[in-house]
Amino acid sequence: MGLYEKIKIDLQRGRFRPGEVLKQANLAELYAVSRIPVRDALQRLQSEGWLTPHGKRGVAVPLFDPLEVEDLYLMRMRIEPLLQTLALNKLNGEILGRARDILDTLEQDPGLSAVQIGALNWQFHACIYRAAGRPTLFAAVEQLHRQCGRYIGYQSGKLGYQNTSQSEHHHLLDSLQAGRGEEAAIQLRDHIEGAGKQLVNYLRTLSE
Amino acid sequence: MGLYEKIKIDLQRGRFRPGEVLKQANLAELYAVSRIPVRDALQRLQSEGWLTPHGKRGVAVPLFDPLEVEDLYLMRMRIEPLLQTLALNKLNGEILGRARDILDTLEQDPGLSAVQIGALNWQFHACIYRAAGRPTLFAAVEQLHRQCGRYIGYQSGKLGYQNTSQSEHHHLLDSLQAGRGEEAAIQLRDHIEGAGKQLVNYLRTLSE
DNA sequence: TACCGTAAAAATGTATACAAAATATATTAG
DNA sequence: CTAATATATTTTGTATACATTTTTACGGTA
Repeated sequence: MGLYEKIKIDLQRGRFRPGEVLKQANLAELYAVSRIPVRDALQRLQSEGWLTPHGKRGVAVPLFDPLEVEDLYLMRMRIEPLLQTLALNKLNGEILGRARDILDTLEQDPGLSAVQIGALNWQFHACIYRAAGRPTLFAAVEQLHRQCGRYIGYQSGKLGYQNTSQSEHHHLLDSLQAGRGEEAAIQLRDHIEGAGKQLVNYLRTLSE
Repeated sequence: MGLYEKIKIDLQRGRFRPGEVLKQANLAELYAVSRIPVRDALQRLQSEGWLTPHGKRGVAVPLFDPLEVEDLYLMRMRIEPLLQTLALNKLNGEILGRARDILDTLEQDPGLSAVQIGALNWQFHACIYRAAGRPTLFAAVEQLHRQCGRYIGYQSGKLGYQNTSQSEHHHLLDSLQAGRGEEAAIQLRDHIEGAGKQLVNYLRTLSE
C-alpha cells in the first residue's frame, strides 16, 4: 500500500486533528520514509481536499466545513444524473446484475464500517456510471466522491440513514432495469440531495 | 516563474507533440533542474489534464479528444449558472464595473493572443463567480476552466467567434446589472453551450 | 520461425545532503 | 515598555546518489 493511502486512512480515522499543521519531517519519521515520498503524497492529498495549504508553507488538516459539503452535493446533484442518463442505452443484464450484487452485500453483512459502506455505495453507482463510456465525466464524479469521502465517516455515524438510502438504491435500480430513465435521473437527484442535506444538518449540529 | 508554469506554457504552445511520452530525465535537462521539481510539476499537470498516465510508468501528452471537451462543457453548463445564481445578491457596482472593464480591454486591444483572450474571458466570469463566496464551487469551476485551457488555443483559432462571444458577454452583464437573474443564468448556459459546440465541431474537422 | 525466459538497460522511486526561504527569537533604539 | 530590525532556528525546496522496478533486447529451445 502506498504512502498516500496510509496517510489518507489515518486522516479518515482522525489520527490528525482538524486544524493541525503537518510537517514533512514529522510525517517522514512517523511512516519511516524520507521526505520525498511524503511530499508526493501531501500534494495529492491536497488536490483531493484531504489537506489544505497553510499560509506560505506547509499543509493543515482542514476543519469540517458544512458549506463545502453543500457545494459538493450541489455539484453531484447536477452531474451524476447527467452521467447516469448517458449510460442508459449501454446498460445490460450483466451490469445491472453486478449492481444488484453490491446492494445484496450491503444488506447481508451487518458489520460493515462507515468507510466500507461508503466504498460499496460508490461502487454501486460507479458500475452504472462507467457504462456510459465517458471517462472525463466519470473522473470528475469520482473526484467529487473522493472529496466527500472526508465526511462520510459522519454520514453513517448518523445511524438510520442507511435503511433509507438502501431502499432508494433499490427503487433506482428498478427504474433503470425497467428502462424508465427520466424517473431514475430524478430519483438519483433526490437521493443525492437527501444524503447531502442529512450530512450538512449533522455537521451543523456538531458546531453548536 | 515556477517549473509547473514553464512546462504548461510549452504544452500550450505545442512544444511537445500530442502522444509524446515525457521522461523525467529529459525534462530535467531541458529546464536545467533536477528530477525532483520535475516530478512535482508532472504530478500537478497530470491532475489538471495537461498530461495523462502512460502505462505503468511515465506520462504522455494527451491527444485532442472531442469527447473530453464535450464532457467538460456539459459540466460547465450545469455548474457555472448555479454559481452565478448564488452570486446574484452579492453583486454590486464595484464588481460589475470590474467586469465591464475586462470586456472593454477585450474590445480595445486588437493584438491579443488566443491564450490572453482566454485568460480575460475567465477573469470576466471569475470576478462574478468569486462574489458568491463559495470557495469549493469556485475551485471546481476554476479546475474545469484549467482543463479546457488545453484546447482554447483552438477555440479562438476559429476566428469570428470572438465577436459573438463578446456580444453575449455584454448581454449577460446587462441582465445581471438589471437584476434579471434567471435570464442571466440561461444566457450563461447558452453561452457555454455555444462555445462548447463550436470547439467540438472544430476538433472533429481536425481529425478528418 | 515463433515463443518464452533471462539478462541487460533504462526509467522511475527513494534516501541523504545541502540551499533557500520563512518563521520565531532576541536585541537594540526610541 | 514598545516597536522595529537583526539574528537564529525551523521548515521547505532542490541536487546528487543509490535502489527498485519496468521495459527491452537477446539467445536458446521447441
